[in-house]
Amino acid sequence: MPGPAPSRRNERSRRAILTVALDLLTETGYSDLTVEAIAARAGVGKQTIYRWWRGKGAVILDALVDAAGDIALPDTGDLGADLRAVVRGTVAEFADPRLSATTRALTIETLADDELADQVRDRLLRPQLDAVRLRLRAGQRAGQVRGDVDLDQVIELLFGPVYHRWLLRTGPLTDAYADGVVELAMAAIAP
Amino acid sequence: MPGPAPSRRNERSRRAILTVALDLLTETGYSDLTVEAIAARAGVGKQTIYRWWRGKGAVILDALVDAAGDIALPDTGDLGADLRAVVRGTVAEFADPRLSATTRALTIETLADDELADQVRDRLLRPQLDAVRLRLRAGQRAGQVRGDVDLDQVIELLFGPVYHRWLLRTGPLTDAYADGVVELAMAAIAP
Amino acid sequence: MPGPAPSRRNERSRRAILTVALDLLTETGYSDLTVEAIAARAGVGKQTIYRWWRGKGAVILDALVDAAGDIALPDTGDLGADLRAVVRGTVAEFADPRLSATTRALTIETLADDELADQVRDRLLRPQLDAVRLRLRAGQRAGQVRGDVDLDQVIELLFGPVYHRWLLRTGPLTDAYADGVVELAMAAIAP
Amino acid sequence: MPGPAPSRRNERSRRAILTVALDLLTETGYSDLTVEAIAARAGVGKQTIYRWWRGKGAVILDALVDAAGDIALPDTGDLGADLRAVVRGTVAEFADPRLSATTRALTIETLADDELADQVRDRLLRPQLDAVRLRLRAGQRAGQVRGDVDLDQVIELLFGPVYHRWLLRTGPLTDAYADGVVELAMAAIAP
DNA sequence: ATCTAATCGAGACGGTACGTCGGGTCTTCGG
DNA sequence: CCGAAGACCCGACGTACCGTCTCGATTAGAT
Repeated sequence: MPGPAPSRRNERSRRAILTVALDLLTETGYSDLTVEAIAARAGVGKQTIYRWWRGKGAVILDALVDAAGDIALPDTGDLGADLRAVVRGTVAEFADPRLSATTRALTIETLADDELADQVRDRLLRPQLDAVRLRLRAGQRAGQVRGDVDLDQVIELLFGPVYHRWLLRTGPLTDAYADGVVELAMAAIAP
Repeated sequence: MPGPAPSRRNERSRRAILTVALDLLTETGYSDLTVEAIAARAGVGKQTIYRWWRGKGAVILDALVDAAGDIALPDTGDLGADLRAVVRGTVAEFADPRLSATTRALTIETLADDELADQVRDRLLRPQLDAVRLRLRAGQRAGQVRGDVDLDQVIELLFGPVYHRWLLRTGPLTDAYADGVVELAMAAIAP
Repeated sequence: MPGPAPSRRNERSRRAILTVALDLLTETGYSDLTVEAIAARAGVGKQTIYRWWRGKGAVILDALVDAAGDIALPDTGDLGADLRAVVRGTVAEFADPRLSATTRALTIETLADDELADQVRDRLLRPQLDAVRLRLRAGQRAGQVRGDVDLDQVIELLFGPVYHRWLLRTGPLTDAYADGVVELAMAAIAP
Repeated sequence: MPGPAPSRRNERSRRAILTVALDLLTETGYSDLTVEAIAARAGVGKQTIYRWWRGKGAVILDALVDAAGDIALPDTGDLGADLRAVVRGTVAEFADPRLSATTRALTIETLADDELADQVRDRLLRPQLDAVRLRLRAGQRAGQVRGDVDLDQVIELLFGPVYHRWLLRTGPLTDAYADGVVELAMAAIAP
């Protein structure tokens, strides 16, 4: 039983490109992230990038998907505590200039490319959000969440404010802020 | 007591530039919005744009600030109804491809230019959010909102989910959705 | 008695490459004659071309050498008539857009590659010119050509003008023109 | 009475481009003559080249036209001597590797671009050939040239062999060779 | 009612990056 | 074990815009 079509793709080049893309982003920011710069630093021809990706946006996405480990939320039984942990994580990510640069770049690309936007949602974010929904469903079964609330809406209730604050720079992104968001959300979904 | 420095600025050109910027955005999208295109269509030299704006981002911002009328939330006494109205408005704006194109473009520019981001927040969004906060404060005084909640957080609770869904394309942007968001938020802040 | 080193070269591929090269030249001209195009159309890997030729110039040369039959000038006894025949032939070749395309391509390659230039001279042109020299020598023996003229110079006197006119596009390439050239040349070498 | 439309073209850039083009040709040869290299060395944007020229071929042509001084053949009364002088000049030009590199490059471009070919003929060569024709006509009037010969054909008789030998590398390009060519041609046109 | 200097439309300029093409080399895999 | 297939690195192509910089030609304020 043969595996998938044996691609002749050069794995060394693929890794180099993804690594360099993230390096450039954290080092010099989005404005210096050009396909030419990636190719040059990775010791790769531009065509090798265009052969496998639609543009730098797709490269960043792949880099992040590659980097993102499996994310499973803990279930300590204390729903509030578990949510605080995950929201704190997201807030920290947005607060870190290094990590934030990546998100910023990907968001820009996403806003200008619908197809990329769909892939970012499906391949990068869906797994993370699904993990949260799983934890929420457990909480719902445990009676800590009203039975009639739409869990997807709860997810947006938890992360929407964080995105809002990050995008609009309307306030600090701290643990305390994360806790406040969770507290309000918990109030909204408590039975 | 003299007024501000009497500018020799050509008002006709200024109007043309702002109008053309929005036209191009809704007609052909962000990728075709270049300073050269604006100048050409507006019958204006490029220098006239760079003389008065830092770049196309600043032009869009000015165009939107110009277009945005005074926004004062109604106070019907029914806080939920009033919030539904405003959130429905925002959702409708994001759902409309034409209007959304403008927001999309400005968001891209914002993500790549910190100074512009600050101006967008202060000149474009703050007034809108302030109007909401005003209405919330009235509700708080009327005992419809718990006294200990941070109103800025409530605002994020209302609009964050909308931004989240718009940015990540995780679901439809409809009136029903707006109502759902408000309902959850109201549950979170009810005394 | 064994023949030459038994090459493992694929004759079918060799023929296909040479044929395709000439086809492409007459169909789409020099600018579309790329090694990649030849390989693709011939159903051959690029390496197979580079393995056996230095580049597309060498391919064209081989194709022409392959195509060029043995050329022996007739000797009707009338030197003028015989020369008219051969010069008319050359002029016709240059006048034909199809055949001319090949010459044009080979000339370009020749001008940029000294080694190729030598091979073109020795393998493609020398035999043709030698045939003319042979005829001239016969004429010289018959007393139709002055004994002191350098026959190589006469050859240039016959074909130089044709090349000149072809290269510089300074006039039509017709039989009448060919005859005129021969007439002048005959006047130059008549005893 | 106004002059021609006042072009805003930058003369300094124009000169730099033409100079650099010839420099590169004589220094490193045709294969290193790229539009990018010219632009870089001339301290000029590529667009400035493409704005005013169709490609590097047109640049070389302009450079040569610029460099070519007015060429008027001397008329010493001795037609043979005068022709020897001019043919020797052409032969020397072809023999000089430096100057020949320029001709080689322009010829390549010419063979691949019909429009350029016409311009080379009209702007660069015609003046030179016309000068020769003028001298020939004077000789004709003086009875040194048969009245029935086509002077354009005589010109080809003089220069054709030189081009032939240069292009095909069939022999040395020396003064003696030039003299031989003229001698033969003189024999062909003598009354 | 001039003067005069900022502003205007226009667009050339030096640059950077784009996305594509082809060159010549190297690797994989099927016949 | 050759050859088709084609990925690879590289360099140049010609184009699109960037933001700056002249150019006259208005043009509006101060004189």
